[in-house]
Amino acid sequence: MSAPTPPRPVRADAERNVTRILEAAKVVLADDPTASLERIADEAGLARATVHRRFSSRKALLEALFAQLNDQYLHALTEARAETAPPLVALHRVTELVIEIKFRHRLAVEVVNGSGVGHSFLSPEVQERAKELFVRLHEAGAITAANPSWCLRVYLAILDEVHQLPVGAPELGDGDDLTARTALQVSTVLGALGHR
Amino acid sequence: MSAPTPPRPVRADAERNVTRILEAAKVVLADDPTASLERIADEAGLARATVHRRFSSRKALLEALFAQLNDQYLHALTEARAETAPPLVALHRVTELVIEIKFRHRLAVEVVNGSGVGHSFLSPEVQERAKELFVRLHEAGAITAANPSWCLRVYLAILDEVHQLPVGAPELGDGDDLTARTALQVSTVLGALGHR
DNA sequence: CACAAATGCAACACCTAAGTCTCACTTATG
DNA sequence: CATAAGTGAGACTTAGGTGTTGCATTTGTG
Repeated sequence: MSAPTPPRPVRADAERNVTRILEAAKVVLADDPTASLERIADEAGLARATVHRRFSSRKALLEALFAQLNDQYLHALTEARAETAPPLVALHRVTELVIEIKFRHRLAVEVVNGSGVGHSFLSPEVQERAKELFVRLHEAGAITAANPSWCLRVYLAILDEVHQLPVGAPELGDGDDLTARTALQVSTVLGALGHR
Repeated sequence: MSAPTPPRPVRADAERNVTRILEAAKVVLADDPTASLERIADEAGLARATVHRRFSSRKALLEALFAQLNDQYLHALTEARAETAPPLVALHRVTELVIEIKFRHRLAVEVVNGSGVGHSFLSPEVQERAKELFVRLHEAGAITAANPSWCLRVYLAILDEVHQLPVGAPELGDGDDLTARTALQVSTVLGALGHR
């Protein structure tokens, strides 16, 4: 019934500003999870009104941010062949990718509104695929912990600590930073979950 | 010069309300770290004005809360003879006490203002005495991790996860809850830090 | 008991942030 | 280049929280 509204494509600079705002939000919210939209707008070099034009509300902005992060995690799981490669190999690969993502996407964990139960922002799909990896690790005898939910929680908790380690920390040795963090994360998690 | 103001002692009910407010704050802030003073006052069964009378500002209330928590940690370290008992024994004792404290004192980790670096609210004294215990664990050959700061961070990160486990969780077996959590915390931490 | 202390209640001023709107302007794109 | 989309700047409303005050009332304590 409705006249076929000529699909005017979104203008390129508007699309560009969306990503600018998201980038700025990552930086600012990492420093202060309760930062105002004005601070984010300043960081993006835009007016506050423009932020409201691209994102209907603060909530919408945060959701877009988490959706983006989730997509990257999903991509990492696929990239690392989490469900087909030998589980220890997959764990290494995923860990390296995830640490990279966390470095760029320095989102404060507790950006959520009220009930800030850690890491609950992970999509069900990401959680399922991650848990599957821990099941395979258990079956392969790499860990003794049998509950994948528990494994994931421990993994993420340690991941935060590894992420927050300063660059020159003694735990990281003197080699490549990413390699060192990955090794520390993997060995710490395997130990925590009952390496044998 | 000043006349010796007759030291009128604080009235008993006022003192009682101070503890009521602190208790209410624990409950409410655990649910939402940004909860208003009005919610805390309601939980305490008092008027909001009374909260302001006992604590000059929101900041002062939070500081009192953290000070209380710190005192309890300090007491736990002493109670467990953290610096004199065999390190593994001390670790068990401290862990059991700390889990008890965390259960009562269910303060959300990130109540702090802006830069919510996890657990930075621990007083220097608590941190030092805790680190000392990890140094002793390393010297005794119980762990391979040598950096006490790293050990403490991992310990606290895992502590949060153990604390958040629901009561009937499979990891906890079917015995006494406190005993099971303590065992899980200790074994997980020792594994993470390079048990041998 | 008498008095001072403490509270409840309600009003107040103040602040910050979110979200909306207008209007003059710039800029992308057919 | 002509037009529509997008932006910046600013004013404005709304909402919620903090901190303060006055006053009547309750409650503890010497």
